Amino acid sequence: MTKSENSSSVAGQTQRRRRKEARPAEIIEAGLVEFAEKGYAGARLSDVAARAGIVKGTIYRYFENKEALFQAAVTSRVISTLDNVEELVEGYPGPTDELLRQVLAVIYEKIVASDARVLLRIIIAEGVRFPEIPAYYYKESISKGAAMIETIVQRGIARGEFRDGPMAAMPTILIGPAIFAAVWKMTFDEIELLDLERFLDAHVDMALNGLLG
Amino acid sequence: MTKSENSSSVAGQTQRRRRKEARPAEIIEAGLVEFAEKGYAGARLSDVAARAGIVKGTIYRYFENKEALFQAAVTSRVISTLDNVEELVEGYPGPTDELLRQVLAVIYEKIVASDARVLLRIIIAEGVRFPEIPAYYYKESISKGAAMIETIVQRGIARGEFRDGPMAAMPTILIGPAIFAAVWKMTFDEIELLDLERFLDAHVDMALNGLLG
DNA sequence: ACTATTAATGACCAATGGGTCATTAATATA
DNA sequence: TATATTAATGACCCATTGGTCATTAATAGT
Repeated sequence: MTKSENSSSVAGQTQRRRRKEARPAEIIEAGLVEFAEKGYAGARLSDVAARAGIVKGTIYRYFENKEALFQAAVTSRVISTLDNVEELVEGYPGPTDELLRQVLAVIYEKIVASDARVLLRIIIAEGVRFPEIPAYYYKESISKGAAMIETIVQRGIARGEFRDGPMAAMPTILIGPAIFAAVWKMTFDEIELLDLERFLDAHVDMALNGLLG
Repeated sequence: MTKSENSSSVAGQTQRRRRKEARPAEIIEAGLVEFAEKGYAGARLSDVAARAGIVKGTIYRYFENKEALFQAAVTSRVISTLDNVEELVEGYPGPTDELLRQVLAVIYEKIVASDARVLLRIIIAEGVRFPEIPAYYYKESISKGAAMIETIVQRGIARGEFRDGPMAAMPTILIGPAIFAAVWKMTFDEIELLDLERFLDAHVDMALNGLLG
């Protein structure tokens, strides 16, 4: 996020600092932004360096090469929020529709509305070239998220709150609109802003009631 | 799609052919594949040429430069299917839930399951660098699609079939799962195949009934 | 304060790939 | 069949950028 607040010395010159511990994280953060915006091939290491407030050569002190930095950046953000949500699901006392609403709300707040979106762009854009990326995220996030959603649906059915049917047989359908919202935010939001609050309301409404209600 | 079936002459040599009319479309098609797979920056014009069965220099006979080809490729596939769907909606006699199912089925068949998906990847991947692309697709496709969905929902409400509520106020929610399906196909399908038939069933089920049913 | 260590620099190299153009040869026309 | 036209070629140019490394200087240890 920060660019380069190294100031002092004469004539706007930048004084160099030795910050062995802080560099890798800063370079990764800068890389993530550049990769998300320009894509792997389009991102220039000199730009990454500039964004991290260093010089290109310094990157190679911490990362083997461009691809190593890319891999590090992409795997630096395991969606840790899911753990909290899993606990929530585990010990939830109330009705399942309420639980579902809360879980969806967290997903919108922590994933759709957050900068974790940049990862979605990278997965989509570079997934063909780097199959390890989808594989990693499937293993680390998607599969767990899918299992959690499944758990919620089954809980609802077991308690006689939810109906069994095509939806229950394909529980991932429940997060579809959230991905749509994330994609919209990444692409068309400048043209027509998507109101996430209202969208979430509509999402919950559809998930629970549908149009026939 | 075709690579280069120019054969004849001696020793596997390729004989050259003058095909002024066919070239642009072939180059665009080749470019679309390469751009979708490698991204704008990552796509090499020599690879595009090879895929089109020609040589790099020939591209410049038909396109100003790389970006011009990119723009041409990206705008070459206006989702023409929407017109058919609009007619369908216009003169549909039956109940609205049936109409919605049919429209969704067309969307899955013509967009989610087709190679029009490559365009979605390009929009997401290159939209930041080339804002004209989202703008173009919003104008040409998205806005019309949204209007159509809205029409369907309003029709349902007017006929007393659909309930008014948060969903009706945000009708785009209805195509959310389709986008999710397209994204999944592009990213995780190798890891876990998404059964589009069943997914569509679940989609319709959710749109109409929801979990509370 | 002095010195050793090493983080950081920036000049440099080499490969890549977009773009050019003189040459070649396929085809239309006479 | 001879000739003109121009589609297609491929050798070439050069700007960009990933990657290297000798030099510089910030800092820790004495």
